Amino acid sequence: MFPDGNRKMKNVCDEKCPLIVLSGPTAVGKTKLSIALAKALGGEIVSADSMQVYRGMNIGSAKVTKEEMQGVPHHMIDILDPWEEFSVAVFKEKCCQCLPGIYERGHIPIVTGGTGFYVQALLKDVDFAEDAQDGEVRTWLEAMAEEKGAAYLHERLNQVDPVSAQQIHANNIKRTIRALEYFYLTNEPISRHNEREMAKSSDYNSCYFVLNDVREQLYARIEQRVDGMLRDGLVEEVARLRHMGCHRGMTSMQGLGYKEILGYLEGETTLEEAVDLLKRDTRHFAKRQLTWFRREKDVIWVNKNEFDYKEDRILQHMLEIIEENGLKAGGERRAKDDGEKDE
RNA sequence: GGAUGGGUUCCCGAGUGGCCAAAGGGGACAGACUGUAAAUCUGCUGCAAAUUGCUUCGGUGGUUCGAAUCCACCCCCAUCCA
Repeated sequence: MFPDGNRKMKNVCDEKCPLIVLSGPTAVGKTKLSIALAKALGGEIVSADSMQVYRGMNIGSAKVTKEEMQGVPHHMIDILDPWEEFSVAVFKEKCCQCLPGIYERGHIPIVTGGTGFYVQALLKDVDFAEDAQDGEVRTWLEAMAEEKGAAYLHERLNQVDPVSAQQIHANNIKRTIRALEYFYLTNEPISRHNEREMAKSSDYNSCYFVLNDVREQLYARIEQRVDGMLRDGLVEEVARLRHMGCHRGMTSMQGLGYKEILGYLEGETTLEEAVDLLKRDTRHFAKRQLTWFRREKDVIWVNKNEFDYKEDRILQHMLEIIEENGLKAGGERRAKDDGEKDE
């Protein structure tokens, strides 16, 4: 059940900050569990979700509602407008800003969300150098890709950073561009940077839970969730965003539910087609998430079906593991509810 | 009852005598991933341990060295005529 117990126990007494991660594929039920966990532990939720950061994107991102929060403080939600850029780097930065406060309040952060990439950046404290991104260079590279094609770009990468060129498939233009961008800006192959960052060990004493369910169930839940979103007014939400000037080019509008419904509103598909696409894309996404978590080391899988879908049993199980690993909130229970999401 | 068009691998769909286990797409499954990650990209998909073998293209029976492809009959579907 918990093979890594001994290794994790090792960290109990050192200086590392306690942290709990609750992740898993979309629509498994992370949100609900996270609140229960937070209430049981005296925790604050830190969202690791690339879409819930955006204001006004509530239905499609399945954002926690005020009622669901039950007074548990939430961070990293509603911190940006949909036309603002967001990325791992920004996530990590903002995240690191809100963590100290949580510890000061004597609480334990519960990082909840399905964006595994973000969780990794936080746990491994990946360094995102200030000067390693530049709009102009990227635009230039994007134009080059458009003009000369993926193969040309990839060959170019091969000249300066053969290691990355070997790792990145030539068709993967985005990643090829990023690797080139990094090289031109820092004069160092990104492969070297990656190697360095990969060697780091976590700054946190953490339990990394991945909530999961049998595939069939998960897909059924996705189906239901999408239908529910439609009933709750997803189309209206996207239409509103669209009137505010949101378009496909924005990071926020690449979110599931937004891009598909935008396609419908733009007359490219029927509503029915858009909904089918959304369901399919969401399934694909869930699958990709699972692939990610499988690769992550030290992940503690929590399969709902093994607990007969009993929430209290799942919670109990997680609390035991947390206990075993000596993760405790610094102080006593949260005294009074500040109740609001901050920022 | 008659006419015509169809029945192809999980689905859609190409294939009209050998190069076909069968194009292509979808789905499913698997994987990559370090500043767009709800993004981007890759692999795989009849069965069997096989470069070999076995079973498949509505059914049965034929023609042929050889059939998903030709012939006969039958079954089913769609449209039209009665």
